[in-house]
Order: sequence, then C-alpha cells, then structure tokens
Amino acid sequence: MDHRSESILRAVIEEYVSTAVPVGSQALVARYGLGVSSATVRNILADLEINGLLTHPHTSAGRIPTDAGYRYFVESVSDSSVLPAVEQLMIRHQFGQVQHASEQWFRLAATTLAAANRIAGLATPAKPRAAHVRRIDIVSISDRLASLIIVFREGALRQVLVTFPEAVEQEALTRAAVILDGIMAGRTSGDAERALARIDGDGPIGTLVRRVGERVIAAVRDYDATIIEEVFSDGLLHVMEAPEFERSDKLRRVFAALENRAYLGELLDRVAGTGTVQVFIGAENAPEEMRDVSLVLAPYGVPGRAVGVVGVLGPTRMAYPQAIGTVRFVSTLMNELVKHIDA
Amino acid sequence: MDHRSESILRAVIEEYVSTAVPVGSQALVARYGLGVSSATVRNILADLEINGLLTHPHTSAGRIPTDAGYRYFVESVSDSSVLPAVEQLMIRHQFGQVQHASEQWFRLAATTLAAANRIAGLATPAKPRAAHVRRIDIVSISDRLASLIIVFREGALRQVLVTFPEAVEQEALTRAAVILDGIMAGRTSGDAERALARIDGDGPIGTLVRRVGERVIAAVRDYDATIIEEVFSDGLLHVMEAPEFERSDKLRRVFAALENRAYLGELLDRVAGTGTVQVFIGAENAPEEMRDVSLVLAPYGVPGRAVGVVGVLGPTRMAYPQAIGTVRFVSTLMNELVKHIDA
DNA sequence: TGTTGGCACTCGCACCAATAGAGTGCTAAC
DNA sequence: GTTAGCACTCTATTGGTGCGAGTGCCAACA
Repeated sequence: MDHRSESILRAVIEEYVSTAVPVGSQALVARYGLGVSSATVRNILADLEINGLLTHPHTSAGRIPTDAGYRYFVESVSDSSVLPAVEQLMIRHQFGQVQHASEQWFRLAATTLAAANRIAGLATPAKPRAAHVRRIDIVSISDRLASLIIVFREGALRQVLVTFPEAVEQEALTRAAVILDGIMAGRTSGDAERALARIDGDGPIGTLVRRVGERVIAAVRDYDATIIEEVFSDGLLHVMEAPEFERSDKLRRVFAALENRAYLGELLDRVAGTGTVQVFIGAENAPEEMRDVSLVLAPYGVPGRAVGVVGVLGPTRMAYPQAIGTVRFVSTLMNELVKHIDA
Repeated sequence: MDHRSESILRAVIEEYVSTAVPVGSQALVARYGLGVSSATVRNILADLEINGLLTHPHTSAGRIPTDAGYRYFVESVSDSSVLPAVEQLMIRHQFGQVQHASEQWFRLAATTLAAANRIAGLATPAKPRAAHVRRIDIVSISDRLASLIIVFREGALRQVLVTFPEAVEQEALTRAAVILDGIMAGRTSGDAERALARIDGDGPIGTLVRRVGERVIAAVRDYDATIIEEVFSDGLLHVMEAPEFERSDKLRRVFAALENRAYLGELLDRVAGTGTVQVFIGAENAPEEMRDVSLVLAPYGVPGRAVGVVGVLGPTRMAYPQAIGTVRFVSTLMNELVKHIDA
C-alpha cells in the first residue's frame, strides 16, 4: 500500500480513537499537516474504503476504521510500541511493593493494566497442565474435622475440609501428613495415585493416610481440570464509560461471556503457543458477544509448565500501540516474578 | 395508619416493584380488588403523599414510593418474610456440594443471593477483630526463597514469600516452623510478638526463627488491619438491567463506591451489632453514590469473634420481602458452616 | 495522470408545533 | 365518607423543517 494512504489510515485511526466521532476529510487536513487538499483525501479515503479498511456509518458521515483497518494498523506498529521508561519505572515500583504477597500479583497486574490504558485489565494466575504437589499439611480443627492444605510447586494453594468418622488427634494427622508429603511431594495426580496405591498397612494411620490421600488426589485432579483458576479484572468501569457502550446492553453480554471462561481458556492456549503479545480485534473473536471489543493479551510463565495470561479488554476503538506496550511490559514483569517460584 | 391506606400503599409498592412504571388510581382498582372507586383511591393516595410515603414524578403521572414508603413497608412485613421450603431445599443442596471447600462458600453465597433475587449478591468472609494463629508452615522454594503459610483459627489462610540472605535447607525451615508453631499457635499478633521476644538463642535456627517470626507477626497484623478481606459479588449485571440504571452513570458510581470498602465496613459493624437482617434504603445510605440503591444485609459468624456479612444490593425498587427472606436464610446457612470451623 | 475547487446531494440531528393519553385535583351530588 | 364528572396539567409521540457536515463526482488544471 501507498505510503500516503497508510499515513492517512493512521491519522483516521488516531483521530477516531481519541474522539470517537467519525472523521471527515476536512478534519484530517486541518488537524494533520498532510499537504494535500480535502478532495484528494476524499479520494484516498474512498480507496481505503474499497480495500475494506474504513467504513461509513451513513452517506454523509465521516469514516471510521473497520476491524481490518485496525488489524492493518496493529501489524504495522506492534513491534515498535514500547512503554516509556518513566511509566516502566512506576509500574516496576508498584510490583516491588507486593513482591512478597504472590496472591496480589494478579490483582496488581489487572489494576495496573486498567489504570495505564483506562480500559479493563485482566490477569489469570499461572496454571500448569498437570500440577505437582510440593507440600501437604493437615491442621486439626475439631475432633472429626481437619483442614487439608496442599501447596503446589507453581505456588498455588488449595484448602479442603476433611471429616472423619471418629475422633482423630492432631498428632496422628501430623504423622499422616508426613507420610503423604513423603510419597506425594513432586508428584502429579497420576503419580501420586499410583504411589498411594502401594501404601499398605491396616493400622489406624494407614487408614487415615488412605482416606486423606484420596482427598488430596481428588483436589489435585480438580485443580488440573480447572482451565483457568480465576480471572482477576479491574477497570470494567472504564469500558462502561466508552460512548459506544454507554446506552446499550452489548457490554452486559461481554461481561456475561467473560464469566464463562471457555473462550478465555481458548485464547490462553493460543497466546501461550506464540509466547508474545497477541491482539484479537472485534469480529476476530469467535463469540458473538465479543464482536464489539478487542483483547490485547500476553502470556507469562514457563512454557510447557505453568502459564498464565495478562492483558486488556476494551472497545475495538482502542489505543492499540499503548495497550500493546503496557501488556508486553507487565507480562515480562510477571515472568520475572514467577520465575523464582516455579523452580 | 388506616388499614385500607396501608393495603393501598402495599399495592402501589407491589405494582411499582414489578412494573417500574408509576402507578395510577385506575390501575390499582383494576388490578387489585379494592372494592372502592378510583376517586376514593385518589384521595387516599393524596393522603399517603402528604405523609411522605409516596411521591409524584410530575403532575399527571402515577405515584411511586418514597424511601420512607419502602421503609414503612419493610417494617410491616420483615418478620413474616420466610423463604419457601422448596427454595430452601435447593439452596441447601447447593451448599452441600461445596461444604468441603470453604473458600467457595462466599462465592456460592453471593451467587445464590444474586440468582434468587435477580439483583446483586454480596458476601464477605468472616473475619475476626484480632486473628488467632492456628498453624505455621514453611515450604522451601529455592535456596534463598521460601513460602510461609499461616493458617488462622477462623479458617483463613495467608501465604507470604520470605527471602534469606544465605541458603537455607528445608530441614532447618521445618525446625523453625515447629518452634514458631509452638510459640504462636492460639495466639493473637500481640501475644505472638511477646512470645517471640522471649525466644533467644543465637544459633542459625534462632536467627531463622526470629526472621520468619517477624514476618508472621507482620502478616497477622496486616490481616488484623484489613477490615474486609474480600467482597465476593455476583449478579451486578442484574442491577445493570434495571430500567432505572439502564441509561445513566449512577450505577458506575455505585460500583466505584463499593470498591472502596469503607462504607461496607461501616455497615458490617452496624449489622453485626444487631445480629439480624438489616435493610438500608436509598438515602438512608450515607454515601452520595448509594442514594439510589438499597442493601439488605445479614451478619453471620460468632458475635465477638469472627463475623462476616451476606446480602443483596439492588435498586430501591426491590422486592424486599423476598430479599429479606433469602438473605436471612443464607445467613443461617453460613452460620452453620462456619460454626464448625471457628471452634 | 494526479490534484484541486466547486457543487449538488444525502443524511442525521436538533428544533418546533400539534396531539393524544394518562392521571390528577376539585367539586357537587349521593 | 364515597363517588361520578370534569377541567387541567404534563409527558411522550409524531411529523415537519432547516441546518450542517460530509460525501461523490465532474470539470479544470499542472
């Protein structure tokens, strides 16, 4: 494509992203020093429309970018979008504050992305395909009730209540925990199950170990089966403020679609496969409800082991370069953080 | 107040709650067999308006309830609103499914309340004023990094990362954990701090215990300082669908006010003090942004120890009797659940 | 051949007036 | 105390009008 056409497309997108108003030929020559008359710009706009990069709400309105237009734009700038050093420093500082509270990382990632782009920020904890148990602990709560705590190698934690048919002492629980810890630490659910099957001994401890062991395996399997453990999000209000969603129920459907995590899980797979920032624009999203929003997502974590995703969600009319820059930066930060844990 | 006036007020509220349209005298006589003419009803409506229970959007419109009208209505019915047995059974069944996963209780409570009332459901975990440590565990992650896990008597869990200046073996960590567990179990942050101060011994284990102990105390203090640990919510979409919020930004402000937990913390205090279902209608809410919504809240937990709150948030035009019934029921369920844990 | 000024044309939007309809408040009769 | 009747008020809707923004096209020009 023509260099001039390209810069006009760029100008249209820039203008439309910031004003949300269809942009006409006169506005372009007035606000962007193009060195040509509005008539020439009109011809070029018409060409861009024929090529499917722009469209018209109605005959006498200015142009707005199509999904394909945004796509072309994103392809042409994505590599060059780097976050300014000042902002990098600010974000890095915030993450420094919470580096010891791992459950806060995701919340902060979502909040940071939301605040930096004034749209919705998303983050999911890194989750492995097959979790490895790192530690098992059992805490007595009352005679017949105990709390089983499973720590995964990837840093996640699960707490399960276990009831017993008769009273069990903490001491017995501790011994059972030590045994289970011994046979299950470092194992996946399948390995742990096989190891548990080899345990024999009919004494009370043996029974206890088997009973609790089954619960451990069930919990690990359950964790494995969960595609996305949790979606931390922030700044959904920002998206509500966008004029395209102000008086419509489209956004409600987007939220509803987001609560069902199937699509996000699918995207996670695709993003994890590439290992870099990916942009999904409007109708490129499979679910009907997502056709009016765009997602900018990046994976983090250790490929092949635990992987999570961070990103933003906003109207297709979104400042893509900035979004790509912040998402890329936050994903590298998250990478640094989880690298230490998933050793 | 007159019995007839009261039943007309009731009819106005019932009608307005279900239609969201100001209700006129003719609609009342047509749909509710009042046995009087519309002119009589008009006189009564005028009286109710003088008493401040109803109001007028404009001269030629029907009546809508004021906050005071809802308040009067709620006072007159709140005791009698009990959830039908069928619904009780369904909800009880759902809670049965997750009885072993305590972190899911709050999520389920919010979801249940939202679904049953088609408005937003809220739930906060029960949190004590001064937390007691039940168990301390330390899991080595790498040479100089470990995960410190604190289990509170009330069932909550905190995970903190701890770094060390030099390499530390898991064995040393385990010994430190046993010592810390011994001196801190059953203690509040203050007690634990005093107990830690009495520990001496300059050996590597002593240093380790002090180092980790400080982190434990910081974490417990941090937990104590948190008024509300987390607000689980569901069904905010339902509220967005209400016609009064469909094309306005009021709801955005409500959400924003809710994210700042100060007001919810204040309400928690007030609700916990009474021990029963409380209703906060429209302008009875202190924050400006909350003037257009009502809250129906109930405490659960052990008064004086850990207390949490469950409830619903919706437009002032809300089916109060049903909301009160479900909130009361869910709070008793939550009571049963936590009773076992906070022993 | 590409660029430009000019101009007719289209369409949305804001504005205005007229009208229908819902509902009230008041009065007089029962 | 209740009711029918009626004038009155206010909203929401409808249809018509004019304005302005912006396009598309054409003819002239470099």
